[in-house]
Amino acid sequence: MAGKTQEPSTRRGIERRESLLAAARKVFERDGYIAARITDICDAAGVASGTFYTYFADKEEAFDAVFAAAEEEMLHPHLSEQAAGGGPRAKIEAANRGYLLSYRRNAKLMAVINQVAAVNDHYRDLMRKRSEAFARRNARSIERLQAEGLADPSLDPYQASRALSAMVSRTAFTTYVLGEQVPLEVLVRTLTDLWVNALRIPPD
Amino acid sequence: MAGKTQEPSTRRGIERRESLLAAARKVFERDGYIAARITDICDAAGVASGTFYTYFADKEEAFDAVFAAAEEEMLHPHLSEQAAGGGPRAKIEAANRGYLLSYRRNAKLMAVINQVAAVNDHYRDLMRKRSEAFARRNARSIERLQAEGLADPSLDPYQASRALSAMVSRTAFTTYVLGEQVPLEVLVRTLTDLWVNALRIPPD
Amino acid sequence: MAGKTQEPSTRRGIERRESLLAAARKVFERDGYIAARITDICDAAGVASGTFYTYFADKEEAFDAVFAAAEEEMLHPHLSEQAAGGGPRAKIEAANRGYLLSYRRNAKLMAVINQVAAVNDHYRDLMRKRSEAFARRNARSIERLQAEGLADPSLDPYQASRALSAMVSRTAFTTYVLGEQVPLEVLVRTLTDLWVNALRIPPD
Amino acid sequence: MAGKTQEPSTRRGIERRESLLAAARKVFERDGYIAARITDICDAAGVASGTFYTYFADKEEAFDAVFAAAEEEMLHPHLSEQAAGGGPRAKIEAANRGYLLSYRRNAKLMAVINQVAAVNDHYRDLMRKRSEAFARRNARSIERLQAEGLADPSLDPYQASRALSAMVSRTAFTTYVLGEQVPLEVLVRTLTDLWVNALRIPPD
DNA sequence: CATGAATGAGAGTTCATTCAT
DNA sequence: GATGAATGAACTCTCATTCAT
Repeated sequence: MAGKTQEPSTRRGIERRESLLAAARKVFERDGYIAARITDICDAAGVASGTFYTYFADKEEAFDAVFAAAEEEMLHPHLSEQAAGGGPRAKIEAANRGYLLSYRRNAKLMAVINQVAAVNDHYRDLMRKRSEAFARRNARSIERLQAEGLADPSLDPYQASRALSAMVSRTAFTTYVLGEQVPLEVLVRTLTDLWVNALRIPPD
Repeated sequence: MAGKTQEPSTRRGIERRESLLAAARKVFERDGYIAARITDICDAAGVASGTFYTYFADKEEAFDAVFAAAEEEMLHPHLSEQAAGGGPRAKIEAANRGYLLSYRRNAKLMAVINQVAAVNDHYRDLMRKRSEAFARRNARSIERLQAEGLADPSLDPYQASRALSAMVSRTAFTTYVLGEQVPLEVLVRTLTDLWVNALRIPPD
Repeated sequence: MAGKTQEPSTRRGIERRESLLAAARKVFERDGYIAARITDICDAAGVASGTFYTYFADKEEAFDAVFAAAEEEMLHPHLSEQAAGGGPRAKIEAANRGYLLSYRRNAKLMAVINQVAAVNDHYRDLMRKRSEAFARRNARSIERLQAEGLADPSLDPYQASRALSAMVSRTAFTTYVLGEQVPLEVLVRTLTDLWVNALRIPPD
Repeated sequence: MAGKTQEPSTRRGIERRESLLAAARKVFERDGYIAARITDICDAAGVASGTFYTYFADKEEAFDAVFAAAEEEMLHPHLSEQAAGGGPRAKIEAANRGYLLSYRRNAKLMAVINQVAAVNDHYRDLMRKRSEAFARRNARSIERLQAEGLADPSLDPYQASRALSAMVSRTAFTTYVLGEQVPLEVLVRTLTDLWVNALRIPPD
């Protein structure tokens, strides 16, 4: 995913790449993908403009690298957020809280990815695949609940999952990107209540 | 919302503005807000580039005009989609179907608005206000149902409304912008089922 | 050969294109193809740098246009230089004089074309084709002389023509590009003598 | 001609210089003087880019060194090509064959020198001097033939020499640089025939 | 009013050359 | 000496906007 620019070999090179990456993320978050200027990234990293091209072929490659780093961080939850022993509701609640925390940490970048996906086919596809993967994962857990007689059997598990996943991600978006102020725990409570009700899961 | 440029008075002027507006929408949808070039809009409208400035002060004003026209079309549902006589479920179903139809008609433009909102404060605010207004309207109907004993009284009506509205709009986005293929009626069915369940509304 | 940039429609546009073309030729002749800067061409024409791109897509297209104009001028001899009524020697002499005059008028440009041909495949091919066409034309007149018993029949007409054409063109190059000072009539005399002798043409 | 950079003293230094020289020749031949990048030369030689400057002050000095090496090779014919005992025709034939062989071995470099001479005064002068020296040498042998009554006394020896030398060198150029396919012996035969005829040298 | 050529600030990118390690 | 990252001047090309015709 890194492209044709070769990896730096020296310690100094590795550090420079790191600082350019951090600067790029900062500038992308502040200005969006298209308005972000290579110059500003270099200024933010404190390097000359030519240095950028030692590490990245162009803006897109830099964005790829920023995105890859963020994705890794998002998939690798910082805290172990799984509610190991609880019932279905506790698990759903933990998942929702984990998602919201992660989204809040990366909110500005998520906004930019949304922007890029609206224009760039590559990122549009990426976004769709991520949505689908997320929905499929949740669909499996809905199926399990239905099999155990703990969820409404008349629902299509994948479609229900898509819609409920959409509910969570869009709520995160309006809160952390558009900036409607709502406390985290209120969101967790509401989303979990609705999710549980929607599937007709009996109380834990 | 139309801007500082004065309205055209002659019939020819009105037609010119119309054709520029249509061309602008086409180009914005195809290329996104930032990549859209005034030149291309003029080419698409079949006028010289200078003519653009007779009708719009700049690109932003043109986008405002496109957006205003689309919004009017979206708020003014083409078909009377209200289920006048039905029970709560029938009303919710009609609202969902109406929203999805309208979103589908304007999907590409919605994608662009998403893009613009990610960068432009004016449009970010606009989007948030629209979200809020939409959620507030639905919140009132939830309150009404609670008052009639037809919905779970333990839910915060506004927060529930926000989340359920998010579910519908994000589902529309993944379907019509990201392009996951799902039949309209499957969406209507799923969204309505979940919405009704989530509020614990008894069957009609 | 002009490329994708459309022809100017107004009188003013035509004049601008003309002046840019003249400026481009001047700069190409002075600095060579690769060192020539768009900026300098624009300065020489007295226009802003953006104006260049109204008429040419890039430097190569401008060079194509300069070259095409020069070629037309070279193929269309200014003076009618054909010795209508003379014998073979008179004809050869007239042809040599015509070629040298034309080369002298366009010497600097010929130097640049030589330079470009050394790097650019398109122009290398063009140059080869021009050499071949020139040689073939002369080959036909040698064949005619052989048929009339006026030239050494043991020579291969095309090979002889290639070599004699090379003699003339390279002599023109060393004189007018490299700058060895030799009077025109001395060159005409020498080249004609050698050409006539080489083919063993009897005196007129 | 080697430049200001001092000669390497160690064995390793000498090898390094050698490999850079070979790499430089390769890159100059492939890309031409101006497009040749120091980076590519270093890559081809397998050294870091800074190392180049240990051996050469800049690109021009490297080209000088490549050129000097090639010139030595060209003046020092690999095979003894002199026809010691033959008559005038045999000598001319041997000289032509030797020239063509040498040109063929160094064709790509000759193309680059042509390119450089078109722009760089230093190389333009060098080229003119080489042409002149070559022509002068041949002029002396023409004078000798005239003195012995073996060549047309009405020709100016220097002018005739210039033209005939031009014939040979330009024929070599169109064949080995522009790439018109003609067998070596056909060229030798034709050039020798024409040269001999042109001077009216009697058959051996 | 319409036209379309002209403008010029500003962005991206290249690469010879330097220099700390 | 060798390395390879850093530099930054220099250049090309874009396009919103203006304005003479």
